[in-house]
Amino acid sequence: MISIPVLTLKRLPQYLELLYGFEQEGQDTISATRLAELTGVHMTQVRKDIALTGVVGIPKVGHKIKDLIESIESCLNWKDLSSAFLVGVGRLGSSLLGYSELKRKGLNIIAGFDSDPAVAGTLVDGVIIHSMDKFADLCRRMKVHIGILTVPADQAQATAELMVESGILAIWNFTSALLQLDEKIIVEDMDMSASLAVLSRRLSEKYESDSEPKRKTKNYKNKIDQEKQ
Amino acid sequence: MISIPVLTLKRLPQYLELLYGFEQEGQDTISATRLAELTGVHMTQVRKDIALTGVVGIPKVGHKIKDLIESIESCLNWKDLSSAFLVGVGRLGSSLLGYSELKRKGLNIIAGFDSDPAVAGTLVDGVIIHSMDKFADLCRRMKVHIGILTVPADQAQATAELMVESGILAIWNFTSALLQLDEKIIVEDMDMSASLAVLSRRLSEKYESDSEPKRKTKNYKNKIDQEKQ
DNA sequence: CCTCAATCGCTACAAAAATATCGAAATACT
DNA sequence: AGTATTTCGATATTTTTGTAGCGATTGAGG
Repeated sequence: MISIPVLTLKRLPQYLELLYGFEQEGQDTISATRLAELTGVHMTQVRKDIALTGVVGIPKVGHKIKDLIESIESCLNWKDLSSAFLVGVGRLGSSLLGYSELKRKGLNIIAGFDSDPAVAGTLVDGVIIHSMDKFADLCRRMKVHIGILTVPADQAQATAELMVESGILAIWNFTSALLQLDEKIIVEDMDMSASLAVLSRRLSEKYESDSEPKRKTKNYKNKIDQEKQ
Repeated sequence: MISIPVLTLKRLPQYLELLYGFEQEGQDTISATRLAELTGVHMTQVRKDIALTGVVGIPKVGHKIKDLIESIESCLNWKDLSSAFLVGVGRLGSSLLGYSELKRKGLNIIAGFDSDPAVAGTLVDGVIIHSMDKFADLCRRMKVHIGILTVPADQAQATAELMVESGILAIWNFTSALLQLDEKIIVEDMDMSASLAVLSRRLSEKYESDSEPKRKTKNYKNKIDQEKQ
């Protein structure tokens, strides 16, 4: 199975979003050129991305929308549902449990877990919540390989280690913690900080363009001298 | 103001996260080499990233943690709070309102808005919720420039347009919709789909390595013929 | 006081990604 | 039917990003 570049993977869902829209409008075909206009991605880039999913288009016509959706979905493995466990049923965790979109994207959260005994046994959006001590056993028995981490940051590392011991192979990390795990575990950070960082910086680059950059001192002596003053 | 590469911007919060930890442990200095080990980023890359923030380190010692934190935070504009409005007080929106971390990262959500009249006037985590029709006026009067978009996907485009008309310059988009707005508006997508796509694909690349890739047909005739069958 | 080891930051190099260019194929229009 | 136009997909070029290597600088230890 060929390895698809990360940046391409991140663009594919964008195309897909547009394609769903066109499909509902009853459209039949779409050109790479048009997709490029709508996403802001360069048209040759769109072609490359599409090529990686393995579909071929028809000159003058474009691509059949149905084929394209099919191809991207199967490329992202969104066609068949993967089971996942979610740990940390706080507000963020709860909102994920109620986010039906995930099922359409191949992720089926079949149970939630929380260290708070009060929530154990309850249902959140139809999903059963267990106490933490059941995690390892259920995980092994049900052969679940995806873990969703929505605990407070200070419990993230410990929880992640428990997940790995219990047979989890991929962790979707919603905490700001940097997980230190075995190399072979797939960790995907859904980090708000990273996104916010880009937003913040771009905003200040654009609208606070004065404030000259600090002159970098080239020699260490100067640095020390400055500090002593 | 120099433009910092996106990928660097996304790594900076990671370093910061580690630095906060070291600071609490009472550590005074840190080397780029050590940061590299912990983040998995190559050590020369860490040095480049750090250089972009404008600090200089001391050979043999490394960087003063306090200086480094200071420098990264001011680089990301996390030192002074920017005001923001949040639209869409559903579960996701609510969880953001209660996420105190954001204030530490320079984002101050000063009000929420929702089209549901039932929630108007209530407080969610101490933040007042208004009805949508107040948005434009308040936004202009309070000179708020950042909008957080947590409405259902089908209302995303319309809401975003309202934001822009009201003077919003940057939108943090939590919906899966692709916003079509004026080029000069900064849009940062906090897209779960993109993240999930990477996770899904990486998992199948690793553990379902069979299933040979479809052979791409190089000529269009073949394609048509196949379809006719 | 002098050598050694560690770290910094600069410059050059390599890899990857994005963009431009080109020929081939297919529909639509004359 | 023939030509023009659109779109595909492959190849090249440019740009961006990541990696490696080097000399310079500092603190520690003999």
